[in-house]
Amino acid sequence: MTNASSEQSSLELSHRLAALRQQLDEAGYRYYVLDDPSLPDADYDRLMRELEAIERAHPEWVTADSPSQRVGSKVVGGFPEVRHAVPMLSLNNAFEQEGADDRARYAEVADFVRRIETTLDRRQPEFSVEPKLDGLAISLRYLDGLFIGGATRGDGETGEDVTGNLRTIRSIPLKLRGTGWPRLLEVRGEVVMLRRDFEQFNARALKAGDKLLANPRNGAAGSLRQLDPAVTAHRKLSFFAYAVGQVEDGALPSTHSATLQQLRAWGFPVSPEVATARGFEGLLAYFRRIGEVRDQLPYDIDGVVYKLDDYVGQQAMGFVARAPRWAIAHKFPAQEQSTRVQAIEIQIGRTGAATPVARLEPVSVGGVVVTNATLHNADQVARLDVRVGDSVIVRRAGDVIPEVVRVIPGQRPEDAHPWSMPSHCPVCGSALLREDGAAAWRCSGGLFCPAQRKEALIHFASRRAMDIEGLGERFVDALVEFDYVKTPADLYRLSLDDLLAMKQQADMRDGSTPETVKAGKIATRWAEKLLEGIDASRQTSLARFLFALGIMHIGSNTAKTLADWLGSLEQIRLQPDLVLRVLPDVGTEVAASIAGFFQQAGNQDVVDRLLEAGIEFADESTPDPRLRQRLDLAALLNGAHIAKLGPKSVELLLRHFPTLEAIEAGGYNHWLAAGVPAAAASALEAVLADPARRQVLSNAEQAMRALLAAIPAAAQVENLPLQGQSFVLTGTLQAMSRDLAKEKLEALGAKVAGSVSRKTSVLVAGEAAGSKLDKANELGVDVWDEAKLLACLAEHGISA
DNA sequence: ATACCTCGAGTTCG
DNA sequence: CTCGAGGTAT
Repeated sequence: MTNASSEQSSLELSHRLAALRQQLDEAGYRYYVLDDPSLPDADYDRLMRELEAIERAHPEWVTADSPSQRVGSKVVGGFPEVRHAVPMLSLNNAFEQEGADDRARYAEVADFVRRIETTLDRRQPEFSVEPKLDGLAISLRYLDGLFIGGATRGDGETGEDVTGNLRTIRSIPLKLRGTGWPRLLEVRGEVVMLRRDFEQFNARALKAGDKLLANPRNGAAGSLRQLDPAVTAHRKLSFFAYAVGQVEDGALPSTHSATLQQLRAWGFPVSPEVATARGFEGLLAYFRRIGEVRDQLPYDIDGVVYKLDDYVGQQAMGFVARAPRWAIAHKFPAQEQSTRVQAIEIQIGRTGAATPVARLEPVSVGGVVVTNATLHNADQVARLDVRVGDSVIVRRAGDVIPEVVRVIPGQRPEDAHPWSMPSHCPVCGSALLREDGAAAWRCSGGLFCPAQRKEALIHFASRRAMDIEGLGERFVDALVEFDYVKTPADLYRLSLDDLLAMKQQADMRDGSTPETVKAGKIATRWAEKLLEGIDASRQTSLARFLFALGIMHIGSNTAKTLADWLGSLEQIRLQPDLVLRVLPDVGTEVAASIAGFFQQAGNQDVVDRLLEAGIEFADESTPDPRLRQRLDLAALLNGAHIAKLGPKSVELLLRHFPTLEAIEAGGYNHWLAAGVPAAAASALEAVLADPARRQVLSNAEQAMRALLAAIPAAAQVENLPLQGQSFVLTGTLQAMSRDLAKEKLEALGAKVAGSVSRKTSVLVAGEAAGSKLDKANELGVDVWDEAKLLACLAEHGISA
């Protein structure tokens, strides 16, 4: 066998180099990609060492594609390989299963415990229990208390020597503390990137325009395999010890938990969550406890690990294949899963928004079976380039809502073609249109579109709107489909017979079953309940009613603003947009939307019919006196956005001409005399010359005067105790729902907002409060717990 | 004009 | 919960 000795000619060496590279490439490919090794490991190592020797002698020959230069998933290079003296085993996994009780759901854990109990003839054996950190397993070796090197787990038999990088991790002791360590000690544990460090890294990368890390785990793995330790040093990694490997000339305690204590004493970080537990019940309690605090831990974990605590017992249990019989990893349901896109369909929302939704092959993500995932809008589909037939990664974002994270490359069927938004609504066939610059495509069918009618009704009946009990999606579907209900007003004209007839039609279509025929009496019961629910909803509040109408841009908050300031439906439904503009939080768009809604004859008709049907508001009142300060001709003119006519000019103008009539009578020259700039005066002249625009202004003025006249003369303003305070609610409250707490706080004059900012006075944090609590702490906002909230309410005479 | 603050709208599954 | 966009303060 040749080697890179100096006597050899350059030419021979370069040929040898090429041959080595080819051989190693091929062998590496078969080994790592095909999983079908063609060359014994030892031979591979020998060839690689020869290649490296030649390259060291001739650095000018080193090319980026040389097998020696590989970094990453396919071929290990750059780092020497190390054989673990004691193999780093893998653990058997236990996952949650379908089942009626704990023993069935966690059968794998139950079996694990039972096997130990029978084999060792012990009851309620003691376990050392610990969180299973989601990072990179490594082994550290210490000789006479000094760190001499470390390696990744690799395949368990052989890992990569990443000593240089491990030295940069501050939590890995380079020298052991205390006394009594064995001459040779191998400590095993997990290298992780703490969430805090991960977020910091990504925040910085985002600013610098660098690539972001996908998750902390990738951050740890990628950083540890950097060839340049200086790079690793810049990524903050942490280490937590969880086991001992090789030991020579020394002794350890007789249990695993005591060993961990010993490791702590020697200077190793050990997760504070490690504990001991007895028997199946004990393990399960630990699993649940960790599951609850999982989000608050500084690192990502993907489960917990149970280890039989005493080493004698471990030895007696032995191994199956490559996993110990004395330990098991109890995994949380996976948060990310891969699945296939069966179809991409369009959903039409209440406002006509067309949302693409991926229909997925059912897959369990984070404990629930996911079959749908939103794709948000056409841009998002294009960005991800999701196609029907693709394999995709699905994740439950923010704990609840499934989303498609990315497409798995290389698994796309050949006939897959890019997805595009259809040109027409799949429900009613109207054109789908997109406004300039907007992200959403909308069905142009309006209430002609059954999908929009349906969604509008569901919204109308929803809890925060009219709160009609018994009217869920199912019934709305049928009511709309068989044309019993076209508008919300139709709901109040339904009779028992209508509902029963509808039910019959629905059954016929679905294929009537003997059961439904027999169940005639039960069918009557639900119909009666629904009618009761509809009847009860007749008593409501003005804000709820306005919200229920589903006017664009009018959510529950703006609805409340309208109700509070204008007092009655009659005042609201007649106001031109220029008057509405003066209300807080109402600008051009919102005002135009409200006025536009009530200008449509169809909508007016629906509202009239609802009132005729007996809708009553418990809380109608007179317009708010504060309107006096906000509502004057200046406000109207400013709101009209007449070019060049700014607030200054308006003020000058109105000083001399207090009414629209007076302004008109004055005329151009007198406006100039009042100090109004020529450009503004011409613009005003042009507006008044246009009959349509003149009409708008005069209507607004008239409406304004009528409104002012409706304000009671001597209104005493009572000062509420929490007036001017802004609250935010988060987490789960025990005594009442957040909605109810909001109502009670508002009754005391407080504002209840949805998110925390500097302006927030108090954050009320219930159980399991999340990001809002962090933000409040960051901004130094007062934080109350539920008890304090209840005390505050009680103090002002409101009970829970 | 810009930066911040809010609100509205859409979303899944049990 | 998150995103986008409307409203307001600077």
